[in-house]
Amino acid sequence: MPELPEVETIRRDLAPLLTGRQVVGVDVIDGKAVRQPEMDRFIEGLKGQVIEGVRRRGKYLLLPLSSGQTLVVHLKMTGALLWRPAGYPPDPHTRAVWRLDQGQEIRFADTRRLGNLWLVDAPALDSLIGELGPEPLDPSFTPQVLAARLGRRSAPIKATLLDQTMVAGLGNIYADESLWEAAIQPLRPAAKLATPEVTRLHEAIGQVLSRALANRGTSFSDYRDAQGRPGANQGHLRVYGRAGQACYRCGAIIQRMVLRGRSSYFCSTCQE
DNA sequence: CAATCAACCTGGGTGC
DNA sequence: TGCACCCAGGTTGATT
Repeated sequence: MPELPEVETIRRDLAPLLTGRQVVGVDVIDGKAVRQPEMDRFIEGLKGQVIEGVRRRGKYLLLPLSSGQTLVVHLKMTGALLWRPAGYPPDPHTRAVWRLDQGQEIRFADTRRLGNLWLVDAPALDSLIGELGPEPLDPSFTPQVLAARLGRRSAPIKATLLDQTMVAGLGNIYADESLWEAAIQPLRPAAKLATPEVTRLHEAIGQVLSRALANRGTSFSDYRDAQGRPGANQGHLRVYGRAGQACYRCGAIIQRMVLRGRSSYFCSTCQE
């Protein structure tokens, strides 16, 4: 489910709530969620730790701890991090719980069980997220940076945008939205985009992600924020999920095709 | 290296 | 009702 705007919404909600809180207990309900061999080290490494902040890199949430280790969370398709008072009614598909020192807890809920948790030291954190591409909302992400990265990729631009080592944080919804906004056809080879097209795409990515963030993310089905509430950006999508409906720009019928096993929505008339 | 595809999971929706 | 299929916001490991 969550792409950059959804993960960032959760981060912004959780940061003031979690910073300075101590973990007093850990319950792992589904051991498969924890991506490391020794469960004891995961649990014991968290107990007693103070959470020093909530950060994000691409679609990863990073919770640095007083020990110097970092709790890393990837929500994949259906994961959620829920901030709940102790005794709050159970959330379905809760896989792990961290109990905190002021009576609240964080619950990791994940219907499809694809999400992952790690407790890592600095070198392991680097190998986990070190290959990620630039943050698309960072000022250092310029059209020139994007152009250089697309440079010699012959794969379709849509597939290239989904590659997290190219740009970190775009997923299936916002890749389609960005390509529609820039009026670029998803199958175009990445390296063949002309400079003005790359400039348009860069602008579109920033616009699409910023708007989604302002709307607290897109809840097409599962996504929920840290309080369990849906986002509002689904009402602002321009192309994703609109197969058979009229293009907002030219009125032609929006098409759906399968590219790399993922649905892609586009206008075959005004995306060239 | 770059590109592709199956695999990892569960649940909701649809059509027979 | 039941059942078979298709679909879903993501990544990764094996294979060309």
